[in-house]
Amino acid sequence: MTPPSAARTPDDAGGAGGDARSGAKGSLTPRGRDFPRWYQEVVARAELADNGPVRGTMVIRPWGYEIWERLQAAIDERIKAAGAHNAYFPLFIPEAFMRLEAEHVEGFDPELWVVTHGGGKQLEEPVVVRPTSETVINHFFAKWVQSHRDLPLLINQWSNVVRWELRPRLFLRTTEFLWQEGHTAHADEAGARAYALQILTDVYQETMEEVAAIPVLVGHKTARERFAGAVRTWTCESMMGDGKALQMGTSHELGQNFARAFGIQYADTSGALRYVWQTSWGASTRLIGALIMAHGDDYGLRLPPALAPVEVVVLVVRDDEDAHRAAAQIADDLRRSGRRVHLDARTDSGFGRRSVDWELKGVPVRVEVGPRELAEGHVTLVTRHLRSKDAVGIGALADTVATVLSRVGRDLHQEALAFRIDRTAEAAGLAEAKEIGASGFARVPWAEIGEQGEAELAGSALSVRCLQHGDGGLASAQDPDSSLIAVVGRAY
RNA sequence: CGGGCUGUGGCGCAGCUUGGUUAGCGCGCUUGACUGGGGGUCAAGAGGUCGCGGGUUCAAGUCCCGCCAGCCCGACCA
Repeated sequence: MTPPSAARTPDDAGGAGGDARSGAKGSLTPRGRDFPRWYQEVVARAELADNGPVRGTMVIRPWGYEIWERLQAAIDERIKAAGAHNAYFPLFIPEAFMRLEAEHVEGFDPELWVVTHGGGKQLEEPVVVRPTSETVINHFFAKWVQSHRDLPLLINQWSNVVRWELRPRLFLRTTEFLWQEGHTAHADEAGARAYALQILTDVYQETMEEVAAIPVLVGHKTARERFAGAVRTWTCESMMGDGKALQMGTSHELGQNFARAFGIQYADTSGALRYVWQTSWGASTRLIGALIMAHGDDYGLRLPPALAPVEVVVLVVRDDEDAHRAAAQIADDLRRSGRRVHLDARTDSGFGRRSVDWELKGVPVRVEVGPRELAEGHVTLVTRHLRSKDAVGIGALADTVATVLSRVGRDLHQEALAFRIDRTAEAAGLAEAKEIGASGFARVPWAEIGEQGEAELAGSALSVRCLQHGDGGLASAQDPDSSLIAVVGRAY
């Protein structure tokens, strides 16, 4: 292999153009060199998503969508376990609905897409494309809730929502995205509060940690950061591979703000009319972005098996009759042992290309079957997250694969946690918080920051991600914010 | 909306300063052969109204004017 002539003249260097900039042929930009670029390349080359033709829109490709389906299933199962039921509300919302709750209006107004024409005519009343369904759903809650016997009312919806975005990024911030939004009504404040917390921990935190293998911090938002119209916003925050924070899911206590705005009242046991207490909560396709950025490495995506469309890919190393036969047999056996398996028997593209492809896509385990190892009665098992290779006897393969898969999630979680801990430090005050927050999380007493300090942080592209107890626990109703710790960092 | 920049095959770019023959390069794509244990090699191909409109000129991808689109940086967001 002779390298291209090093003595390139300035003249012909021009002709080579942009190639030099993208580094070695075909390899990803290292995360450490340019993280945003690495992210974009992973999204494109793992075939997760494409930009849509309208700015800010996103095409979710099959590989990305299957990951979403698995996330969806994990979340949906837990939502149902929490007693909520799925329903569906319309995409279009009367503009007037959006104006009913003052803070909500203010919060969402700049992000609204408004349809002014339909059927070739200007509409008498413009229609808003939902940025969230608070308003329509509460319109119906007002109708459905009459008696204390109707409570709690626990509804969830899987849908798309649309928000004007100035700086779109695939999965992380797109004009249209897919999500789940839960909306509930309760007879009293304690019931609503308990439910918001239940969703936070039993649905979101558990899914993030156990299924997505992403460690999260839980806490609540400052007034500045909380949902428009909420009394309190609870959040799951995680740290990405570049030290920035990503909000993974939020659960809001809405108090009676919407109940009053929409007239959601019930007759209590004494016959008196009372406003309900509400919650709402959501998690979106942004989680796929989190998965990429929390676990990905310089070779691409690393998927926890629970979310991987394919757990094991069986790769026929070369076009050899015995290898084909053995690989097919192995794939069958693995399927029978309950694994999601893909057999890659393509012979029209080289071994290197195919291994790299599966590595990019994050498939946790690869089994390489070629004449060389068959002659020795074993196969090669490659563990994606460690990039390690082991010779495994064919008879022991199913068990070994099960063992390897069972540790992937744990390893990824541990690695991400260790990274976060390494990038987290205590800060005594604002100045120190700024310094630490620039590359990770700073833990600083909220009393040292305050709303003024928070505004100042914004000037350095920093924000308070959440407030929590010093030990990382959630604040209780009695805790004044001034007794809490603020987690400060840069955020997506 | 304020500041900086870019529009050239599917993608990434060079060419423009100093107008001049068939507008190039890398990747990707097609076909074939040889290959095949980490993006393999060779050969032959396909693919471009140079963002749009006007102007200058014998001649415009290149110069001038206008428009449109997009990107990056600042104020909002799952």
